[in-house]
Amino acid sequence: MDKLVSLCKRKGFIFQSSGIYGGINGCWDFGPLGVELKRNLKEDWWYNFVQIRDDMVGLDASIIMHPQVWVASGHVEAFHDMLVDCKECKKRFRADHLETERCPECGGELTEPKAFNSMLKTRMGVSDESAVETYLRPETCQSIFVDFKEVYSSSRVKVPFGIAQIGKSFRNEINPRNFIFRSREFEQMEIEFFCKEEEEEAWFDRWQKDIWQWYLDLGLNKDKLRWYEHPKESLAHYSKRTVDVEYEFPFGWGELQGLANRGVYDLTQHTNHSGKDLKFFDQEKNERFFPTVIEPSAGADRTTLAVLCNAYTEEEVNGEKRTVMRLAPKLAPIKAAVLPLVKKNGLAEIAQDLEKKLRRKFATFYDQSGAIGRRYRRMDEIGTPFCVCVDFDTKEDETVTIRERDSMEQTRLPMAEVADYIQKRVSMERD
RNA sequence: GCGGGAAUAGCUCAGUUGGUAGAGCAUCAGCCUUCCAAGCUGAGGGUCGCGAGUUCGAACCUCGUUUCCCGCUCCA
Repeated sequence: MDKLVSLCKRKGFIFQSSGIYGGINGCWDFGPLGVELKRNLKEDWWYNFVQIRDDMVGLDASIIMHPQVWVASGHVEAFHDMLVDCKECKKRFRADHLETERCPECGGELTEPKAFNSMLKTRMGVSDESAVETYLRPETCQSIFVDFKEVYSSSRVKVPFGIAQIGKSFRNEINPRNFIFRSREFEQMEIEFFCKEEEEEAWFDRWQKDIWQWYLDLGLNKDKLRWYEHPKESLAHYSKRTVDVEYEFPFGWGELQGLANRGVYDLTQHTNHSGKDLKFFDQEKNERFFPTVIEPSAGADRTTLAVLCNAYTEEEVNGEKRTVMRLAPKLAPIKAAVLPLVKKNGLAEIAQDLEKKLRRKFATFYDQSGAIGRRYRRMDEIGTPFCVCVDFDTKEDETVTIRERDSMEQTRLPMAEVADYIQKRVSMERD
């Protein structure tokens, strides 16, 4: 894990936020390579769960919402805990769970109850008197419920259908830890899928299958993925059933994604609190009903971290260490590097021209600095799947060598065919 | 939030009883180089996490603070 964190910083994948001021706990910045990786991941998700499906539409709602949203959702209540610490043994307890005024562990004296709220509070409005106190959203799903009526009445969709959203969420985690796994500002990729209650189990199973396949297609090791079924007694207040996809990180198993059956809880709550009827109208049966909600909710940062952990490989080649990021080509920040074998004899110019053509199709990088072997290694380390080498033969017959990251195999190809060859291999499309 | 440990160049780390900071790798420029981290020359880069205090003098001692790691706690 330390090696990965170090590589992420060194190569510009991820650094700590506000580093020159000493950093700020639980916030991370994606650098030039990190932003490409995460963007590719999000685009792949959107491609698979929105673009190629006919029962999904998208949404991009604002982070700051009406304060009543969080009352209706139950967050103001559930997120607001009064906690006490034991002065003797330093254990912490929820005040409302205690029956005595002494510590249940050791009988020690307790501190005064302190309020902990996991939502980040903010104020909107220029003057202190008129400012509205509200929150940065702790999850993206509430805006989907709140906008449910606008979406279905403007998009000609019918139940069953789903709304997808990718966006930032914020939580005052008590203890951010494990690199970007638990942070205070994070990005979610969420779907609320609306179906009839009698079909909820079928849709739950269908989503479980689709989600699983997506993680496999990202290249994550099957043996490091598993489902975790939440026991009935520890389900959240809104949930009828929840299963998580977990990945085995170097620090242990961690949740990448939840899949929950939220029932009719949210639409009912928002109907009651807003006074607006959020039932869906069924033309065939001529009746209004609350659709049941199946919620696949994934963490973009966590999945990015899993992809990075999964890709990090060290191996030995001719007695030398090679660090390779075996990223799925569709996720790689740079798809192809163009390298002149040497700088002289006009090879650099040919390579630069080729790179300028390729960059219109996919992300490329030109490098002429240092020996060719070193340049291959640099590309291996950041996960570039293809290196295109321009050599002396290129001047004669207009062919180049394509060197593959994983196998280190080389293929000779006419320059004119390089773009198509690579584009097919890095495409998000699957059979 | 509690307890323990840590913070020195982009990375990994040295730094003697307190006396004005170093290495390797990396980066950049030039030379060399016909395919897997070769070599040569040179350059850039650090108010030693930050702020106070003690001292003639602090990377080093003291206090505070921020961040990171480990263990608790938390993860609705």
